[in-house]
Amino acid sequence: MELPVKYNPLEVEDKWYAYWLKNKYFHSEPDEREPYTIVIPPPNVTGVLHMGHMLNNTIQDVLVRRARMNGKNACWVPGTDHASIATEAKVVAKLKEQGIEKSSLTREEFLKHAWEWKEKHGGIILEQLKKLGASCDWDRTKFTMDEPLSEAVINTFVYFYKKGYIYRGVRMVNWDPQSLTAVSDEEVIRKETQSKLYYLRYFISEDGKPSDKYIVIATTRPETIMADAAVCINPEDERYHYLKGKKVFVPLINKEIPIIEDSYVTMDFGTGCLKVTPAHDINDYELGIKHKLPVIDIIDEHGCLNEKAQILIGEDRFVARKKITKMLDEAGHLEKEENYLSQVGYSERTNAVIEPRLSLQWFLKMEDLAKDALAKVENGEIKLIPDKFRNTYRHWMENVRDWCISRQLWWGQQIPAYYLPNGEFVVEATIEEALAAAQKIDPSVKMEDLRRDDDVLDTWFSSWLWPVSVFDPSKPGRPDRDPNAELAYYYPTNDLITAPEILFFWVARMIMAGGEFCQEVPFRNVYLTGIVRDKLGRKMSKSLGNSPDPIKLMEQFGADGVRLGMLLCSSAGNDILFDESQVEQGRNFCNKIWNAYRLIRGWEVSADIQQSEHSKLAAEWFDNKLSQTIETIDEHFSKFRLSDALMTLYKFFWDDFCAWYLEVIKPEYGKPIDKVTYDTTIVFFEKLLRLLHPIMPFITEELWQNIEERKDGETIMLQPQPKAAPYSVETIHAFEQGVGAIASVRNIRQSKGLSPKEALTLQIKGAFPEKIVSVVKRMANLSEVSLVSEIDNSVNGAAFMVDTIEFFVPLTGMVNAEEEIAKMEAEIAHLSKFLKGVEAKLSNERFVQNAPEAVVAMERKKQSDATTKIENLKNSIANLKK
RNA sequence: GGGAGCAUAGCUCAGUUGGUUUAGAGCAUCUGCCUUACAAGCAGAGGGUCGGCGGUUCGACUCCGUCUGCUCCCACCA
Repeated sequence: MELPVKYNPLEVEDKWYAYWLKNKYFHSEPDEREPYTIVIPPPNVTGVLHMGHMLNNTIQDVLVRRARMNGKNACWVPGTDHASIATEAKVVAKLKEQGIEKSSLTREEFLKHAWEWKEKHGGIILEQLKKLGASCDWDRTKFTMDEPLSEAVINTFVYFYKKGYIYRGVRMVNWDPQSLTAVSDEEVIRKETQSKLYYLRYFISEDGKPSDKYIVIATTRPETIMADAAVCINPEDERYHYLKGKKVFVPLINKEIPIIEDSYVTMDFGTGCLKVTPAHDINDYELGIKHKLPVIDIIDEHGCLNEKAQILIGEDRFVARKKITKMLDEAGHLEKEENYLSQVGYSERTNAVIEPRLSLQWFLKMEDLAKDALAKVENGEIKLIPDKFRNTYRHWMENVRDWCISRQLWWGQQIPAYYLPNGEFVVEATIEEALAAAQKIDPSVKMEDLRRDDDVLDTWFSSWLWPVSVFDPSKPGRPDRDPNAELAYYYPTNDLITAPEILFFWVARMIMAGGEFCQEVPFRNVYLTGIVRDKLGRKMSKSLGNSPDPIKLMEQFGADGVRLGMLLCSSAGNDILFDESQVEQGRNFCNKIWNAYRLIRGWEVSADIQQSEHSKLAAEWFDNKLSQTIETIDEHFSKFRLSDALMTLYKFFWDDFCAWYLEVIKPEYGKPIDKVTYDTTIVFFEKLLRLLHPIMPFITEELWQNIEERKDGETIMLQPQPKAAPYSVETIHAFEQGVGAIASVRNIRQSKGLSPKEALTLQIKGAFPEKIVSVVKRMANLSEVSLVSEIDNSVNGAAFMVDTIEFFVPLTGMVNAEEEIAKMEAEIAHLSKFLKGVEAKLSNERFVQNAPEAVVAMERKKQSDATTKIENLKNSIANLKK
């Protein structure tokens, strides 16, 4: 079959992926082999593949495929996350399109819609991963709301509650008035927002009535004045000493509030008078507790003013702000307004302005858990790659706050707390157990009297169990229970590949859960990828439209090309600036591999001809170089230097294999190749394919299957990675001296405008490896190469050196002697300067005394080499001048 | 305001406990080639006083200090 000139990925990718699936090569079962395990960071079930996923999953696949080829029992567990807030928001939006309001549905009805949505859209992302070539064990696909995994979450909640780690409390939370839920600090995005600072007059009380004297306070939120509980001044602020012990009136509603003193107030900001609104600001809340102020909550869950506001009841907070400003102005309370740039918190999911709101939430105590999780990283049980993240990690773990785990949503695991009619509650995994517990409090309670808490748990409260629950969902919450066979075999997993921004939400918490329930870390290495940005360094986002569609990219450049493009520019922890040219480079490399194979395959093989000397040498060199390269690649992988490993391989294939090895052994046009060289070449090529396979699975399988007849069920996927054999540095160096000579001759040709077809001659003086002559002769198109004891300088020519070996190309009539001399003199000047530096070092007694012997010896060699070179150049010049 | 990190070629990055000749790579650039595997290619070439200053050392891209400029995290002045 004739192979096309260009590699066409579309024709091969689906074919081989289906073949791999059919033969269950991705599937893993515990056996006697050493396991290699990765659990996927579960993407949102309703998500679609973006560039970050591409990077992340390419890396995971490379590691998994390599481990599999190295004989490990490789298991990559895929799955998705229910992503409560994001998914619920999408379902609500979709229902709204159909004219259905969430509020008109019961919890059960809503959940039915949500599950339908999940069944329909969930898992698109997993199908997209297949296009990338991801070798996940799809039989193990999990979802964080699968029944057993949800049970694990409930058991975990009950466990921590009974341990005394979970408590219920009033807290100021970040309230999202749009999705009607509390969101975590991490889900609040602070953005610089242009707002206004309003200066308001609060009249001072005299005998319980407003006097004509007033103070001015500055606020960005005039709509909250009705919730003011005090005005605070700094006790050091002499301007306001006269106010101590006095009271002022809140404008419009004429409520009398005290003046309090606290050093929290910054004297030089605003007016130095702060209105204290405990219900609607986190700092004011803390102040309120300190000064025992009442909490007046005037904003409802939708962000509208409630009846406690007394005025503007039912108005949205932003509408109310406008209206009240006008009212204050009309009533003579507005002194002035100023533009003010401030940091405002927005909900990551809905982009609504976050409202600090007091509410009853469930919390998990973090102190002990964090201490333990910090130790695991500090003592090296878990390695972060790159390790600069250890500092960040430590900082976070030492300043951890209790985790607000309740969310006012329906999509998720409902909190297993059951309220008795008297307001008390019990926490149990099932309603039956809850009833039994409730009856201990009040024997008259019946099942229908119990009301379950409405809230669901934070999504991270299920994903922190992921590395445990995908294998043994009965383990979380039950540290004493023996692990099942799967967990015992696969846990702890080996490597976790994820983004640094979820180091705390997810990675740290998995370490906590793993320690608590398995008494063992969940993974050994955490490889933190960078954020994929566009080439201008901007984060990829829908609104900027700067994020390419990964599927289209793969269609255009092939999955292997995209994988290579992603890896090329990604060192751990550094953001990657994505540019389509990288993917193009990946595609070009695929084509290079493809064409190398076309060349080899096109040769006619003859058993009758002898292997040439140059082919033999090339093979010997390449074999040694192969081992050396494998060693380098292995080392890079052991340190998670993926892009370095890839680049080593890329250059080895392109430069060493194609540009040198193949060019040397290539038979003349129309002539056959000897069998020995051909067979050796096939062996080399097959090894290269195996080395490349983890990175470029499709093209390597296609060519591997094509090299020779394969039986059904055979695959490159399960071939071993080539191992490095002992190699000779001398052999490699000798050949590369030849390469240097060839390059110089080519350079001379080019600079003299000579055609590559025009044969030249070459004289060599010095310790040039004699056997390499045949290679040089062939590759530099030389009619004659002579090893001489003295350069024959009876004709003009061009001279050059490789190491200290002298070379001379006679070029009668083609050389401008003066030009050559000028070139050489420049070289002498350069070398002299260098030599001077070296000699200065060597004449420094302290250097000779203190530096290690090897370093001194190196300097001496530098000295003698440079001296020799200068002498040689001087000789050449003298010859040319004759 | 607190903490962390980064600064090396036009771009993206390596540079592994301070010493491997004159600091490397890929991409881009320039020159010459439609050479019978590949123009998604081949053969060459140019390009950096390692952000500035100071210090430690026989020796600094590497260690310390400082300044400048970026980035991220945390807390945020109403």
